[in-house]
Amino acid sequence: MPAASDDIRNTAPDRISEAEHTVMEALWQRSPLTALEICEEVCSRRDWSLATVKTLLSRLVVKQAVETKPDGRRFLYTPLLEKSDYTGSESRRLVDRLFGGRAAPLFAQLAESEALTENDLAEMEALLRELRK
Amino acid sequence: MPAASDDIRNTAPDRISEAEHTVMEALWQRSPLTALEICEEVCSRRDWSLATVKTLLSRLVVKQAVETKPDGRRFLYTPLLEKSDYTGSESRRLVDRLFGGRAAPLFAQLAESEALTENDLAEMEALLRELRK
DNA sequence: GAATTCAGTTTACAACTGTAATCGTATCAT
DNA sequence: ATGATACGATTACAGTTGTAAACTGAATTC
Repeated sequence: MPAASDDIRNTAPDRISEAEHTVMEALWQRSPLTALEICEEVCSRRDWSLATVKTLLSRLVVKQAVETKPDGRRFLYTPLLEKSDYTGSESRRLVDRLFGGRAAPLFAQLAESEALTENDLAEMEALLRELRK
Repeated sequence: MPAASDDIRNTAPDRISEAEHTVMEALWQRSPLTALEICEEVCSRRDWSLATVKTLLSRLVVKQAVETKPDGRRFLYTPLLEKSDYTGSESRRLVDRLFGGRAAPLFAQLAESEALTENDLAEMEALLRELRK
């Protein structure tokens, strides 16, 4: 293995917080967006001010989860982090942390707390059949 | 609806943090335990000192997730929060936050990120058959 | 009974979060 | 040009979390 100059890319990928995730959701839905447009999407729902969205955006830029393109005097924000990467790693984290990495107990738990709809069951059955092919 | 004196019981149930959860796991496995016994279970794995475990335990007491019984000069700690309550609410939180409350997409996501073992699939099939009965 | 030890309690302190308000400046309108 | 605006950047500040060291008082030991 290479020695020095190997510590490049050693950046532990910086968790995205819940509030930041809300902003990411808006961008995953549609992008690029301005800070104001994002606020229009989320501010009333979360009872946030525009300033809050701006703070979250700058933190997301630092975490390299979004990218900015100047557009006149403002910025257009585009997601760099992909939604499926985020949901994938968060889901796996939970399964690891709470269920020792095994997925079935998670769904057993959801079933037990009545978090599974008829629809969920059907979709999961279909998916399983698909995975079996 | 009743007016004053209604704000009793308004205690939002205080999240358990990840580090605290590690301590809970030890107690769910076997209880009651002393702080030292808990440390024996988790300290080396998490690279913690006994002091850290003690801090986490006192926070868990404040959050009413564990209870203490004096035993001579030390305490025996017993979980009050049940494991399934914790895993249930954490799981539902994740499903709500990331997948709009639907479980099937979570399953799809785990499949896509190759987080499902052959064993998981088999268990899932069994679980779904069970839920169908 | 005095010294030591050991347990919980209190205090510490930096990083991360949630939630903004304020500042500085590049543009837009007049 | 000039003053008002509208941006992003900087600063703020309290609460939570991770990680522990210091303190205090009771129990054990000699």
